[in-house]
Amino acid sequence: MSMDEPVSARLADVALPVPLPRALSYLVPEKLGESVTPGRRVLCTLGSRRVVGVVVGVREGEPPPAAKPLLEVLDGISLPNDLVVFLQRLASYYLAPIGEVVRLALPPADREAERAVEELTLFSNAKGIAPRKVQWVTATDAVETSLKEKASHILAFVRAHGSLPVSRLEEQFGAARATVKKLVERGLLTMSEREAQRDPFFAETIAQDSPPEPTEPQRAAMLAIERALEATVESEKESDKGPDSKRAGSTFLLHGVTGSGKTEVYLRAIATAKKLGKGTIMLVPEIALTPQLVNRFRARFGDEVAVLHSALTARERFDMWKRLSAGEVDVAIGARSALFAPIRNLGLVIVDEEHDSSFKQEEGVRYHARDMSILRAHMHGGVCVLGSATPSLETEQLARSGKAQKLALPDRARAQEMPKVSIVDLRNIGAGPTGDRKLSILLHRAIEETLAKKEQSILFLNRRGFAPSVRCESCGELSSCPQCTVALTFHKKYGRATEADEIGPNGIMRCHWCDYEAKVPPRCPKCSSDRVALEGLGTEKLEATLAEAFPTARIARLDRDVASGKDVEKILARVRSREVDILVGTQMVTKGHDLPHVTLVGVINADAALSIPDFRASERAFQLLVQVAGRAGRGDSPGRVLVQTYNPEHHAIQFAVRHDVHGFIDRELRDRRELMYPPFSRMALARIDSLDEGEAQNAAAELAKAAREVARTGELGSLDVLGPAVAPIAKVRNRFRFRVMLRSASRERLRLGALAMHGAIARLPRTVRVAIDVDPVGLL
DNA sequence: AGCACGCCGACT
DNA sequence: GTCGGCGTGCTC
Repeated sequence: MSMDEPVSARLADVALPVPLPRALSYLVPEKLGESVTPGRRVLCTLGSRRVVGVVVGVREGEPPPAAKPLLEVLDGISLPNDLVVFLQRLASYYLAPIGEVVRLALPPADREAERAVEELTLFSNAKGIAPRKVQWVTATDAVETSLKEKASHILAFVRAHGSLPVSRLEEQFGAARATVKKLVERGLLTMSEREAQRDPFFAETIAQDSPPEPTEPQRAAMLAIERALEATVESEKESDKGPDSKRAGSTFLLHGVTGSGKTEVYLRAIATAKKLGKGTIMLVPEIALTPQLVNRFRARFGDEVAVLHSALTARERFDMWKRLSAGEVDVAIGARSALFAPIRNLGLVIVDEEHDSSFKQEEGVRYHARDMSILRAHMHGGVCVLGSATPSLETEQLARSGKAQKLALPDRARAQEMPKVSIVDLRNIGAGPTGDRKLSILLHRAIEETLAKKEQSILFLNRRGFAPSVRCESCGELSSCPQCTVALTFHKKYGRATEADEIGPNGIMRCHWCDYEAKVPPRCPKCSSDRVALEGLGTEKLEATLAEAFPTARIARLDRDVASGKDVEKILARVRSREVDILVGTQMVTKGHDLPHVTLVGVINADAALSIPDFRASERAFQLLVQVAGRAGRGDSPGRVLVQTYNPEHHAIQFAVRHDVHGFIDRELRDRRELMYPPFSRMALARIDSLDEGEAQNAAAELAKAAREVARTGELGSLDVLGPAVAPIAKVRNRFRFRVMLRSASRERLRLGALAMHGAIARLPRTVRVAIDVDPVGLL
């Protein structure tokens, strides 16, 4: 040791709730000593303020000149070590401020609220808010004799559910109290009082179920995952170097069509993980987090499942967090943010419907929960299972490059045939008797036939009336931006377009990205027809048209306007109990669970999804079409799907139609990518052009150059935008600030990205934050 | 994100 | 003369 060696001190690196690129180092006072560990919450001085931060590291070293001592270590929650490491990796991957990333993982309660919560937990046993009591009914073993129709329906319903709250019966049957009372008197039901559960997912008691016999492909998939899980435990034993040692995990793409039994594979994988003493995180798309799905898990695993959903109060969330980190519960199910669940001994991360866009956080810290799931699982040497019927290009690419193993469930589990998909070319097929072009003669007839067979139809339509596009109804030509290859949207010169809007003399078309403007041409530039019309309007009208055309049919509508939250389930329940003949709806009809009597699916306008101004539009359109199609024919009939379109030859539609029994796209990814995405540099230009002319020119040049560089490296899985590409980060004195973040397959950060990494970003006159995520796990 | 510091306009 | 505008930069 030399004499001039600087003084060494005990330092804690603290992530603070401010957008600083890195953690700040504080001196650890002697008296706090051992209690300062990674994950702990600490109180510290920041400028003239006092803030609560999270320790991400403790070390001996030379203190920075300005180092201040930590003030206090806070009791209560502490992030598990592995989670802290994960958060640091995430922050570095997305170039996001560590403090904001750490905040994602903390239970949502500020310090005061948290104190209050803890006090409540401590003192509420004796006195607190008494839980509300509700009446429950349970069926007895008694055998009924001659019951009225309603009574026997109610009794059957109760028997089917085991026991349930009376309010549930009222929901189902209307005024049910009197009938219930009679049934109780006759000894067929018993009544009991239970504490009200605020949590909608725990409203019913669930009978335990046992796993059904798997199909052959299911068995193979289960076995592969099981082996991988066992391997993680093996390697753990061997290396035994603690959580920091780099153990490779495995990633699976579970590619299964709708109804092929992916959930059963998940259930089995979770059971295996449990058996091996490993915990599981399962991510599902926001809308898929329904009581039905959750009940299926609870039926298998009982209450040892933490459901992290948006309806939880801060208190409930906090309790759940505690139970998870204490290891009392080893399975967490939730939307995107469940990625940060403090599961002990994590061994398995499942992402259901992995292609779903809700896994990508678009605000604040922009992260992709699917990509980070792989990272999180791998950091534990664990297993990540990505399930989808229509995998994202990113995931396909992982499978093709051998970074993920593909497990295929090619058939529907219950020996049902795949539906027959056919295209209705709207350029040639005219309107049906209603005269409405949205209801072609072929679709009209198909609905008639389905009604005659007393089966159900779903009519799917994309609702995007707020920004309609302009299409020629004769040749199908869509007006799109000459530079950006995205659909132009129609605007009335003043105000927005509405249902009643006609194109009129004031109609203009505008590009969402570059603000290119043009007047709506009176005649189609391609075929000179005068049938130029607005697309994406008239959705409400469709319901009315249908009601007129099929006066005896019972029609229901399902979209965000009509149904919010619980109503969705109600409407679907009505469909399930065959109270509805025709269901008209948006995306929402795609999700949720079985509708067994639907044999016809009509896609009113497949092109609406294609004309969304987003470079991913055609990939989404494809996924959407496959998903809607999956709703058809789950009974004894295979079902049929009619896809109305002006673009029958469009690759997204072709792919969807040919998405046959095996559900595979028999094309090289390269072809698919080239077909589905606009060329790279054009994309980059289009996005940046919308910022500001001069600035954008320079930035566009930079990004285009970088994009070409990425393209040159090959291995092009995807291109993603993880930052405010359209909206700049800040506008300072009329100058836009944006930030570029680029990644290539070879893990190198490209020029601007590197600058951002080294903190030079502040000095760049412009920074576009665009992530080109060629390989989502390139960092592994 | 806050917060202080700093250098230019209308006010008790 | 100074109160205050927010633009700029720093926070261990």
